[in-house]
Amino acid sequence: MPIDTPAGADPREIPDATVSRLPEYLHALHTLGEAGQTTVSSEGLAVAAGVNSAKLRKDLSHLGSYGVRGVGYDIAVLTIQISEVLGLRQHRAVALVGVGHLGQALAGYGGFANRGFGIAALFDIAEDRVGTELDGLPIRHLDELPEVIATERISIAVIATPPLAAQRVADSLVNAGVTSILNFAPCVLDVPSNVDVRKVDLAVELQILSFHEHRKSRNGKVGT
Amino acid sequence: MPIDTPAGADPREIPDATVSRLPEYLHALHTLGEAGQTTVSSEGLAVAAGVNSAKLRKDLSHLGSYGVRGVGYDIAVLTIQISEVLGLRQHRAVALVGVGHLGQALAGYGGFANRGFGIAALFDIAEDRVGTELDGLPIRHLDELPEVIATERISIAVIATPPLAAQRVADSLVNAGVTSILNFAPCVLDVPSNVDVRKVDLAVELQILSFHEHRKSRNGKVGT
DNA sequence: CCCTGTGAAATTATTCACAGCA
DNA sequence: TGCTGTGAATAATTTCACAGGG
Repeated sequence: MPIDTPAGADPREIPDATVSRLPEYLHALHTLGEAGQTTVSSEGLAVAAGVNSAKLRKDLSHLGSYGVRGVGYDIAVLTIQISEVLGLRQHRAVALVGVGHLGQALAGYGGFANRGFGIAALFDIAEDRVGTELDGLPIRHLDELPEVIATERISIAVIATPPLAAQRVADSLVNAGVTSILNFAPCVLDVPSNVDVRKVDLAVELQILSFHEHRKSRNGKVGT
Repeated sequence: MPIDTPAGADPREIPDATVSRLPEYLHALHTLGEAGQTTVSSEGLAVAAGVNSAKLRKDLSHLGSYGVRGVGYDIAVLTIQISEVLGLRQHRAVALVGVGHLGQALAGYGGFANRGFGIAALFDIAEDRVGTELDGLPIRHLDELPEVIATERISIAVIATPPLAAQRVADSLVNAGVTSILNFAPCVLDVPSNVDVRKVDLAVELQILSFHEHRKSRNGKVGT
């Protein structure tokens, strides 16, 4: 008989599509809470998060029942539940590799520190960057990566290097014990199956928009 | 009788999931072409793009048959076909609003110009930025947006402003005629249904990784 | 009554497995 | 024989619609 936890808090049972929306719900809850609300209906939260309410209720049902029929969800309670599921109730140290334009933007991005993450270490290889500081944090040489990752107990890293360096950096991170990587370099990373990689490619996003633009102008011509 | 184009090139018939992978295929084709290959099998291209070959073949089947049985795909031909479907065979001018850290990183991001996009205009409201130049392009005040968007025939824009300004910027862009927006501000944009919005939230990506980290440490404990 | 939680239905996406062409 | 293109099978996701608790 396989493991079958009926209570909703088992992270293994939450669908990927739901996980990818939980951060949005958390953000929406934060916004609503700051506006002074203490409870919110599925419809209200759905609008704030930009999804429809049936989907939101289905998503939340995977983490258990924290709503009250006829009333809605307690914002404080639901915030804690989602944070718990996402593993955000413990501080997570993040390493950032590649302190170019994008890396500097990421290091300064307020959203990280505000939402349970702290950039704990910066790495680069450029002579003129190594040894300097960014926001009070020293930029170290890539050679120091294994030691620092171990000392600071870092398990999440962001790669913002040129694509040619990315695989070598990923290998080094994996060897040092990192098990989750956010990759901004436009290339496919080869990592062991126990390592999670998420990729963000800015040009890909624009190309998807381009497709929709193209489709719109096509349809426009059809109607003429 | 509804429109029913049997030939595979109708953009309306291509599933979203496929569209989101086409840019990856294009990139992989480019890499393989630079390495000197002229043809590639579905398996070879799939590995280069980081997907499995059945999915790749199914995706390509939506754009028509451009492979040769027993041989594979001609890299040059397939590159043109995918570019055509994505609407990349015509140059697309892009406006960038918000020239902070992230905006500067985006403006300097090589991937845009290399892949058929050109940043055609920069906007901001900060007194000390407006009037200066970035990579030879003047940073204009947001007030000039409607005029410039119209003159330059820009239909795609990138929002890299703080979240509080984003909705106002989006309204202004939509009024000026922009129909596709790439939003880096962590907020939900309200736009007419004919406008496509894609959102990239850096903190959301990290939170999804956090979930996976959390799950891994949970599972580790279960085994102990 | 209002609003959640959830089975069931519908839709979309992925994977399998193989017919058929070069 | 090798590899594409694709129906059929499977799996995942979204949406519907409503029972039932507060």
